[in-house]
Amino acid sequence: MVEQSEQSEVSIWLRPARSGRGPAPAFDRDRLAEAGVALADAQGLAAVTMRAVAQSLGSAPASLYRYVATRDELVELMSDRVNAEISYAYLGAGDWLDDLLALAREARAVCLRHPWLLDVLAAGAPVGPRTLAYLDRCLACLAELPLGGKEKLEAVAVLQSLVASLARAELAKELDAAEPPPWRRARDAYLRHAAATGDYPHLTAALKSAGPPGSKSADELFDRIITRALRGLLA
Amino acid sequence: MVEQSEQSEVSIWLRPARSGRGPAPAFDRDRLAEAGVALADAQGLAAVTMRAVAQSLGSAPASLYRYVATRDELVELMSDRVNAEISYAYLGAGDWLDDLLALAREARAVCLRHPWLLDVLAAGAPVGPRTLAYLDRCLACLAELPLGGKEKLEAVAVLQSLVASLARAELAKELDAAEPPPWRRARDAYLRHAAATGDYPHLTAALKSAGPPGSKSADELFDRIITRALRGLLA
DNA sequence: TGTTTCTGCGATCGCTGTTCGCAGTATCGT
DNA sequence: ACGATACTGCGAACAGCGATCGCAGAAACA
Repeated sequence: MVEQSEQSEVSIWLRPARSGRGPAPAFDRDRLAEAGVALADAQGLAAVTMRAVAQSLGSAPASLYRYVATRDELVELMSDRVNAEISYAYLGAGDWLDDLLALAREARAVCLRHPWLLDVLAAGAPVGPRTLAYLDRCLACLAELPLGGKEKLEAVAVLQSLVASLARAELAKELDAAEPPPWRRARDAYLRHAAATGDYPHLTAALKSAGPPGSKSADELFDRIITRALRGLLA
Repeated sequence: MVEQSEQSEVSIWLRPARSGRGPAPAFDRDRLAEAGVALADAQGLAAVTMRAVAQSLGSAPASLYRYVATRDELVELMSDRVNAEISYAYLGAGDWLDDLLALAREARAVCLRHPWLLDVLAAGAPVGPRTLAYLDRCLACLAELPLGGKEKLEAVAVLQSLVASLARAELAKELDAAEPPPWRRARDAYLRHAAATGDYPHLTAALKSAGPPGSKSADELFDRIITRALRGLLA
């Protein structure tokens, strides 16, 4: 028996799921990811506990470590899995900028459907096969531009950041309209107090004026900002 | 003795630091924030443990709870404290867009100096007096624009998101150039493998081509993207 | 059939945020 | 001046987390 090569420090995407011997595993990796996504969608990323996911699968508290080396790997599986929701149907209708915008829209939709994904992407974007497929499509849009490879990669990275940040802003606005989370009441109370002190005149004014109803839809705003930022980035 | 009103659920900024009786506290809140910032700058936000901060202050493991109700409040103090680094010296030289850009540059600098701040802002922006001062300055730039109060607030929120995302992209690029973190080696190994399979042709091409050295500086790129996005957002 | 190698399981470790009771001390009311 | 009050810092403790390890059993190979 040769010493087993340290299978740590190697990405989960390069590690085979099983090695043929022994009893068949009860689940596969995608089943783990599915359970994790369900939990995260319902109760946030913090609820995705090794114990909780294992329980939702009807398994022992620490059983997930047979499939995954660490919790971060589980999150990586989840993060890659949601990329399967991306549709590439609307591509090729217009020029490269239209295609890129369509891809950005798809990514935005995924982020809005799975808010926890923003937290994941914020902590260093993990990379899986479906994520790479999306990345490749983005790069394809940039193929004919007179840019170096590194510049294209960088541009796509910035685009991803922009999409994430806009999606985050939308979600924050959405949450503001919804039921007050526990700590948001405290925040708003302080905000009202601060506005009443007069130390922040413009803030006070902005909070008072109701203003006309938001004229532009979120979709329209998203398109416009992304388009202009891309032009500034690439031209 | 009347029942003490539940001082929970009220923002730390509205809660008085001490109530006059008893011995004087060993520190004040800003001292906590200072220690926390030092720790986060050196070893990341995860290193900001109640125990670690207490130890760096030479105090007992759980002593911080005399000053702060929860760890999140400590982080809130830290988040507000770094806003003191923002300089408002370059304001008023040009039109409102120049001022807004100058403010965005300052915020970007703070984010680059304290990378952990991005993690904090990502999880629902906390609000303190110095943060509100910055926010008020931003709103002042928009004062003469024909926009409703809510729209102005929203615009500033989006601007903040954009600044954060661009700073994040810059930091990521910076980290790529630096020493390989433990898990980044694994990620890059998978990326090379994926590029070698031929499933992602454009990715493969982009990784191969060295390309010309990045022509534009990060500062220039930041200004350009922010300016264009702002025009798309406000006009 | 016997060996090998995997499986799921339970106990356990160290670390985290947080709570609680204790003894001491500075301020207030009289 | 002096007790009552209300705070202080301190240390022990609890529940929950990610992660490790050794165990008994089962499937695949020789």
